[in-house]
Amino acid sequence: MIEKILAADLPVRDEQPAGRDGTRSLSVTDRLREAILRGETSPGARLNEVRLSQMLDVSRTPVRAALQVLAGEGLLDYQPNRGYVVRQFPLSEIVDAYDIRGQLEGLATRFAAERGFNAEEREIIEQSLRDGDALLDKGHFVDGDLSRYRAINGNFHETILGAAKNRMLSEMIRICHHVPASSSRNIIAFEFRDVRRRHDDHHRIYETILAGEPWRAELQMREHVAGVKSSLVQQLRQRGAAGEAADDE
Amino acid sequence: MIEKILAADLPVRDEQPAGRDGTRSLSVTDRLREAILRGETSPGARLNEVRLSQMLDVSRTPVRAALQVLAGEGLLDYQPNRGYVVRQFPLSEIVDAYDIRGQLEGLATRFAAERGFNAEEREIIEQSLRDGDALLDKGHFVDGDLSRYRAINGNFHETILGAAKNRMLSEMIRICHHVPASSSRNIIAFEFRDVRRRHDDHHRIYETILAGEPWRAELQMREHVAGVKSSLVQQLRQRGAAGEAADDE
DNA sequence: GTCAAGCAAAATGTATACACTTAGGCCACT
DNA sequence: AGTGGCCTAAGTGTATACATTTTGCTTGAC
Repeated sequence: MIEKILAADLPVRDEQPAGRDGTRSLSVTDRLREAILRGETSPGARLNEVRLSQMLDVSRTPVRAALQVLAGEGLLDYQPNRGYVVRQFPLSEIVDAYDIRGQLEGLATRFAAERGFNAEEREIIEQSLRDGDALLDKGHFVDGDLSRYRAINGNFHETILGAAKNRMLSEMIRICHHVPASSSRNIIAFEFRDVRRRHDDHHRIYETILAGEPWRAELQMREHVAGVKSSLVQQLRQRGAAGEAADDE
Repeated sequence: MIEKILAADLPVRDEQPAGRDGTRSLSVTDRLREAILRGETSPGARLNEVRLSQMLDVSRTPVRAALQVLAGEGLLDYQPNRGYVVRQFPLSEIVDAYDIRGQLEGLATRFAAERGFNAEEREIIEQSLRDGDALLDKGHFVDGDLSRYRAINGNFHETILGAAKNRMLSEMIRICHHVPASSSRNIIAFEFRDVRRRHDDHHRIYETILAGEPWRAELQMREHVAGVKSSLVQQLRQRGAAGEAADDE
């Protein structure tokens, strides 16, 4: 239930002492998106504007703005005069999202390889590889290592994506990330040996890029994402998720 | 200038006698999107909410709703407290959009081939092939044929996309279509023999799907889109468009 | 003459009142 | 009893007033 989560937190108004970065609309958007991506909404549930505005202690205006944006991102369905409902993501759609993300990130990798990296990008990637090596050299994970590797993993992928210098590509991959359990930051569902194998993929991809073989790097990245998909599907099946995405937390 | 185009048309309010399908917000959204896609906005121009609302004879509320939606679609850039500006699409980005669209439509074709078509879909596709044949058999185009073929072309691609039964894929391709000159409906820039070659591609792709070879169909579709890209780039170069998309009307 | 600070105008963000549409139940009629 | 239309309540759509932020322009000091 979305009510609980939103009510548990502080109200949006005066959330940041100095009324920091943005507008109430942006705060509300982030809050709602987070709640939806976490699966804290019953799928198909109607989102009542007045209830939401009361929970968040704002007027309907920023709530409506947030809903419109989230509908644009594909997280909500909109019908005129009937409001917004939370979309549901069946397993088949998650699998498809991985296929698409594999194609797109492969393309991004090729573009990045063709353009080459600047010093800063090279540094971030190499740092992510070193950090991952350090984490994995222990041979097992201790508490917090998994979320630490999640950040490392994100740095690697985002840097390559940024080096592709292609805004449309970035936005499309961003859409893929909005499908629950399809984000590259989602590595919760995997075991140590899966993570090690995928980190090794990162090494190989980077080496191929440095070797000046964009086309091979594209294929490697696509295969890398396909591997993630396989592991996730296996995990979801083991959990007995019968067609619905399991909650990863 | 966006002012001229919007002012030239009738106001949104009471546009449809019986207040037909939707809300004012939707009408405004469509109008603005059309204007932007047609290139009737100076790229990078700031869109003033009060001016727009005066031109369209509505309040700021539906205008803001439209701007938020269009920003979500990637047509506008948004900065908090600073408003919305029209994004510009350099030639390189258009080319990239075609690369992406090729990958995506290829994937959609494979999915469609794997699932197979139902009777209705089969009929629409075969009709589009027959219609195209009839139009092209004359050996040349007369006035209006081009826009007629645009509709035929759209039917073919949209039916395959629909048969892929993958909403995320559909939405991503939709984003590609929002890049000016990257839409599959945009066939204005091509000559008769280009259209004939591409219509022949349609025949081949459909035959491959019927032959039960999804993987080959994927490659054919990707190549098909790549061909369109080549023709467009050639056209734009001939027109002397120095890095900007030419106005296709 | 240049730069900085402050002020005023304009533009965006928010709240709220009101209009319109939809949904659901009640009652009458068949 | 079932069905149809009306009627009311709830919810979304729109307009507008007000708050806040930005902008650029003036004015003053250096």
